[in-house]
Amino acid sequence: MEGPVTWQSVRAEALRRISAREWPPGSQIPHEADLAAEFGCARATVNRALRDLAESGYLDRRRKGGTRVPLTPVRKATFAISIIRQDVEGRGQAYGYRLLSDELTLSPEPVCTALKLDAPMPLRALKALHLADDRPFCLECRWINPAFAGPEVRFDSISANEWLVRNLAFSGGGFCFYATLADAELAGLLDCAPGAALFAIDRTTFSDAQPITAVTLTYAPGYRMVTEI
Amino acid sequence: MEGPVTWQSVRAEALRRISAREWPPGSQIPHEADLAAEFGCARATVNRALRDLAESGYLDRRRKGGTRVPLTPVRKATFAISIIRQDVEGRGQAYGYRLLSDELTLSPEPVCTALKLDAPMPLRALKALHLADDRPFCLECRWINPAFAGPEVRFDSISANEWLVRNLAFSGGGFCFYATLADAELAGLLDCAPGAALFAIDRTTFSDAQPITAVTLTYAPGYRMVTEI
DNA sequence: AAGTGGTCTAGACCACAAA
DNA sequence: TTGTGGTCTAGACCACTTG
Repeated sequence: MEGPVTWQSVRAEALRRISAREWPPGSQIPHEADLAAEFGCARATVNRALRDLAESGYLDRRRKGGTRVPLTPVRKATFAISIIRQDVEGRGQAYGYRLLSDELTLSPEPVCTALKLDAPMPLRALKALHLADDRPFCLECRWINPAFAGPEVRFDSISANEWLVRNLAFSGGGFCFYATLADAELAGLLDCAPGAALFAIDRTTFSDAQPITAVTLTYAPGYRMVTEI
Repeated sequence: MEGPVTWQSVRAEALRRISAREWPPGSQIPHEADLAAEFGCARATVNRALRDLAESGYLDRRRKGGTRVPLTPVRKATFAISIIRQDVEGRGQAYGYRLLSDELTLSPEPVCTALKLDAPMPLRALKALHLADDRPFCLECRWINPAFAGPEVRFDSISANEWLVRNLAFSGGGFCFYATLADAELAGLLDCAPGAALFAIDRTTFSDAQPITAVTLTYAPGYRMVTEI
């Protein structure tokens, strides 16, 4: 530890002590004030460093309880969820889009559950295909609360995926990643063999407590979702 | 905006202006100093709020360039990657573990690539099964750099997954999520039908530039990975 | 060269939770 | 009740990057 004391350097030193077991799992580490004195910096600097480590899962912090090294650290991986068009273009492929259907339908039971609806309500049901180099890339099956995108909003040339990201600020929601089998319909739409293993994402979006949309994205075979930490 | 000005309240107001298009996509927002004056708080408070929004993808910040609202915000979803045992126990199921094999093997080509090895080297190859309520839950196929877990470390009763998380501090790595088909071997091990769609994760872990481990986790049918934002 | 965000400081008060 | 982290302030200097 030489030169100016930055919060990054405090973070690095704290991380070293954690992995070197100088601060063993389960133990309480010194208070912010003590560390600030030891490092010769302001408490705010130590605070920033330890807060950052806590966000990454390396430390547990509690008022009055102090700061502890977790027995079993919980790693965190962050995914950047971009617009599908950008995903395709980022792979160097030409993006294409085709709207398959767009109807107002009473929400079926699973959608009610996903969007926390007490009772079925009319939702806009969309199906659209995203293409990469003219080959099917991803099937988008979406339910939209018409209060957020009435019939004047057309999804012929812009996908609901893109329109929603551009036009609404979400406040919350959930993601669910899973594998599913291609049935006859999926195989036909995604131009793959029936029985192929497909990667899929279920996603719900809310604005405050208002349900905005629920969507299932089913990707063509071979899709891999990648992230770094 | 009443009461004390906290960084959370500044964040909320900024988010409101973004979603209300008072700060339209692509536009530059006022400087920190101006906002601090407007909200009647210190610049550090504004900084904390805007930095947080930038981390969430709602703003783009650059020195000298100022702060802008992105044209296409990139959502970020964070997954808590816990030990498989905790994952199972968190579902209220009884956890079980069975080591299937553990041999020193020269790393095959795909593993060399994943771990950025210039040439094949001897790695510890492990196969183990994680059980939930005595049913197969997840197959762990792992390659470990013996420098980090020599033969004295036994994985009979503790999984490599858990041992590594408890004993090493990672500095980086990658994740890859995909869907795969159950072949005869997978079907046998996971006690499912051949041809089932399985959710899988490829993961690599490094300490600085040192490769630690590469692993493929293949989950039994029906597994869903869930997160909230 | 100059403007903007990034960060540090020293001090203060507060909120929460453990004792 | 009390100790700990959470946060705010006012001021300062610095680093990056754009014009």
